Amino acid sequence: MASRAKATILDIAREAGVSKSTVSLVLQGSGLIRPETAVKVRKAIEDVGYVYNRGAANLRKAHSNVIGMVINDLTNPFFAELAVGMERVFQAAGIVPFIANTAENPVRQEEVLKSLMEQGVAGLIVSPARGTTPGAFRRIEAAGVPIVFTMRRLPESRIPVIAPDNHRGAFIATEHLILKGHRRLAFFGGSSDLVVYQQRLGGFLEACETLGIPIADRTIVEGETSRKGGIACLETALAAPEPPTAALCFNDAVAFGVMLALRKRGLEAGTDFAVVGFDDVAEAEHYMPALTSVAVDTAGLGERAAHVMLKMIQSRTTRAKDHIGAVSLVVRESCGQSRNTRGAGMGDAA
Amino acid sequence: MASRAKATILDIAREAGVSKSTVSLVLQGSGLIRPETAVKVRKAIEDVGYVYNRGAANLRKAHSNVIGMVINDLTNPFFAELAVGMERVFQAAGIVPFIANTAENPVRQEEVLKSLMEQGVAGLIVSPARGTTPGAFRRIEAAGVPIVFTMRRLPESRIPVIAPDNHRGAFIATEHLILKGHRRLAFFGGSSDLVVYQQRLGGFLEACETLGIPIADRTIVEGETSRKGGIACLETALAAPEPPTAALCFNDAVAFGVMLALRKRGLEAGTDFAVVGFDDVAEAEHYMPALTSVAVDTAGLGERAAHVMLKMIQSRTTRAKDHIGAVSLVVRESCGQSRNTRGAGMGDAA
DNA sequence: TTGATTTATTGGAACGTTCCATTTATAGGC
DNA sequence: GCCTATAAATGGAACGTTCCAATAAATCAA
Repeated sequence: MASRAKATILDIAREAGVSKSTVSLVLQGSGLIRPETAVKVRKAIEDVGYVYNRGAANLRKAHSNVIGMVINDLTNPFFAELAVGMERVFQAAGIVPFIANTAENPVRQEEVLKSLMEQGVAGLIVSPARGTTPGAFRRIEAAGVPIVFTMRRLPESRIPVIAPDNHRGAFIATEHLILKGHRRLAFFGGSSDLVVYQQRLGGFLEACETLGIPIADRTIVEGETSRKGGIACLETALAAPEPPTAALCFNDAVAFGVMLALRKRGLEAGTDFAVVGFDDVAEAEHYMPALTSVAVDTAGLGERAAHVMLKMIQSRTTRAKDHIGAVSLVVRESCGQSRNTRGAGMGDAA
Repeated sequence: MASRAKATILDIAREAGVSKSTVSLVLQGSGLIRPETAVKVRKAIEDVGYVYNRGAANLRKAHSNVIGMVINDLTNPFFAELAVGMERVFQAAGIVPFIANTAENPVRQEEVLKSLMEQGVAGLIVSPARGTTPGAFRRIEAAGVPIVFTMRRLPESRIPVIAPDNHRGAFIATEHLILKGHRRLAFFGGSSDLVVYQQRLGGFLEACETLGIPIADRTIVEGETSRKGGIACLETALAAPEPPTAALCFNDAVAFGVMLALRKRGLEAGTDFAVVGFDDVAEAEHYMPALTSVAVDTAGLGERAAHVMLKMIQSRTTRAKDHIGAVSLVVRESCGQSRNTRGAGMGDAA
């Protein structure tokens, strides 16, 4: 049982009185071996406390079933939900994805990617850190390892992206606010070096444009994409002479921050100031007041990303179509009386 | 650049006009090679787009600088914070830990552990899933791979544990409530199959005992360790004829749920009902009202666990002392007027 | 029986590294 | 100049698996 040196396939072979090749075949579940032999071998495997050495196997096989998931902020529950979706499909495929966190740090990201590559991953699902340099993935692409980006894309890259329809999400949310009668609107949180930010802000601006909100009545406050950032955004915005009466927030974390800051001032989200979030994390529903938010089907995006990855690996390609996920506005209490409207979404896109 | 078949050490050797051994030496940063040679080799490495094959190396070396982190609920921000602490120290040691999620499912945990073992991990940091069978780690122990548990322990196991002083944390929190004048107290959330639960509940009960709260005035409601669970607990408790006026919650998530449920009933945490959380996650401070909670120095525990692991690996042992982390009560607004008291903690223990 | 066919099993080479024991080059001492 | 000591570079075996080609055993047709 507590054999010191770790057992190999040869130990099993000796124990079971067969050749190493036979053991290998059994290990791979080949139908070529006689059932009784298989049983004998399996018993030996148990007896010697064998653990399969995937490194050695990969050396010969040249494709590993390891998939790396590189995430820029594990602390944001959104990414945890995304990860959960992916794991569901990988689990079904008998694959254990390894998650690594870059903490929004491109240098750390470099290390993480290097390590994953050295480990011989079959594919990489990445939400790139802010400030990732354009060439960061060139080596990996050159090595022929499939990559898919989730949620975020790099400015020029040809790597497939799985993301929600940010522009449309922001558009319908803004539209909702305007139709509720708000005329002075704000966009809170995020920073312009992110492509997502530009998309969401773009949707916001287009809605303003289309529905006749003059530029002077639009407030844009960049900030951290966290509760803290949201608090700061609201403070800044309310300090203006003609403050906004409603805000679309870059994500739910920012929205939660805004609601807290409101309450600190004795104001109530929904009645005194309308706030809409983005992502619709699980918490949004249970908040008080419940947060109106753009639902992006987080887990679904995770599943989709995993499926795309699986297909890429299987078909030995490094290309795939982008997937822009449908979004919908979930109207709750944080922007006025709670009618149960649901905005429309959309399907696949280039 | 885009060389199809992946480059090996021999390709580099050819390119640089040296032997594979020399390349290997350069790769390991050996001081034995002439600096100019090293430069030449490093250039060749760049040129051919080489990626190190750690699997092959481990085959020969037999120890692998990969560390696995097995977490039972990635969705709980507490674990994300824990992970962040660990990563800090691993990063400094040039190690990239791989995180895997078990989603509180022992079967999935089994798969995850198997996969990690096959990958040849040097060590495992684990927060075991609920319902883990006592023998689940025997194989791994037998293989001589160091394990440390964080936060949770298994009933009988000899595996070292890094965890906060749950008993004391619950004790000082309960004491605080009693000194505030509360006489009917509740303990909300968690379930009795967890050792942590027993420790926290134990602290609660001891405080009640010591400070003279009769059994009839103690309410214990088990439940999910989430917001949803907290909501349910409060509903149950308030339905009683003589409902409690204060509650210690199993963790902050439960506490948040309780506060939401209070608000839904038009009650305010702090004035109408006192609530104390456990873990002191980042969010506690920014909540409204700010949550009084038992701080466990989450990131610090993570760092500690990582250090212990590193030491175990280095000294080739599979044993280590438990570490029970100091706790302190951070008094905020959720249990009455906000005096800024801090309870005392404690240091190492057996 | 014999040869052909199918079914099970096996030895050996290969995968990309490390590391030991050697060899070769360089320098130092006289 | 030669011998020794040191520095730098090298060839080959080994690590634990897979997979191909080959062998051995069993079955069948004639």
